[in-house]
Amino acid sequence: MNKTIADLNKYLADKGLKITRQREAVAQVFFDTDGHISAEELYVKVSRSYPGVGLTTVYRTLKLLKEAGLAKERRFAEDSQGVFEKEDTARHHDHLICTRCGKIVEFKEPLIEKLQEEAAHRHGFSVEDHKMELYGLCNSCRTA
Amino acid sequence: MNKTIADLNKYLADKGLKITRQREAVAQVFFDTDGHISAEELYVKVSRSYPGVGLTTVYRTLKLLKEAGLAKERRFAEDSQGVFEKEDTARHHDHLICTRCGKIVEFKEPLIEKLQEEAAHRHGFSVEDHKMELYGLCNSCRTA
DNA sequence: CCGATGATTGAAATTGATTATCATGTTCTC
DNA sequence: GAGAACATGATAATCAATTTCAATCATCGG
Ligand SMILES: [Mn+2]
Ligand SMILES: [Mn+2]
Ligand SMILES: [Zn+2]
Ligand SMILES: [Zn+2]
Repeated sequence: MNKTIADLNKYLADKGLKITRQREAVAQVFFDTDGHISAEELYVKVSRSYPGVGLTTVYRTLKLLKEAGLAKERRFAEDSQGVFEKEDTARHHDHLICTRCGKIVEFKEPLIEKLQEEAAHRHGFSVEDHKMELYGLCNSCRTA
Repeated sequence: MNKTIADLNKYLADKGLKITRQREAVAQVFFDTDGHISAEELYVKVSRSYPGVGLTTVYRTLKLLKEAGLAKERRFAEDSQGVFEKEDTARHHDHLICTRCGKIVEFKEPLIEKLQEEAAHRHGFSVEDHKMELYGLCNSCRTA
């Protein structure tokens, strides 16, 4: 079951926050987007269907989506702006990034995650979240 | 054998760049520092022993140290400024970060690194570098 | 439905880290 | 020691992201 505007609305209601036209517009476009998108890009995309929504509100709504556990912000090396993607704990993944062409591949490695947990425990830590990015050359860039 | 100013000087000579009082001052203080330090912090520290070195030059020298493979820049979540630490490929490590008190523990997990390589190859990537950070609660913060 | 209350909005200003400019000073080679 | 190239540092510029603030809106109780 994919997350939708309803989930954001529930979060807002629980927090005593308000459901607005703008928040619904941003959330709608966000949930309809796959992959990684920056606040600016989302702003442009939202503006097409719902003109008049400010960039500030896009930033603010993305922050709410993060707080609600519905979005995850990523900050890849050499990229100056952060990008967002739908959060779905069950579908957690990490990234392979080509340092030449920028191609990003998502992957999942349960064994690594398990070893991360173990390593953390060995140092007295409990893990809430983690970030793992592998930088290198993709197939096409390596043979080119 | 720890890296020193001599290594930076060699890099500079090879590149036809110049060895200056300021670069030596920044490098000296940098190599004398353990752990993670921001450009601002390094600037303050350098200023004590070698007044008159500008912040701009600290940034520029840190960039040279990175290019020379003598420093590594880290950018931990929620920290707006980057921090630098001595680079030593042989001593590569990753980080455990307490989200409550900010404590950082360095660790090394060769098995994970090996699995990272394998996962990357499975997707046609060759790995040049990677970033792995585990966020959670340290011992004291968890029991508090 | 109405009005009060507090939250939200968006334009504009601000922040904060980092980088670019540029006039002046320094290094290194011959 | 002269000269060409490079480096420095004060200042300005960038740029994503946040803050401000007056105007607008959503929600709740009556
Ligand atoms: Mn992703
Ligand atoms: Mn470290
Ligand atoms: Zn590539
Ligand atoms: Zn802690």
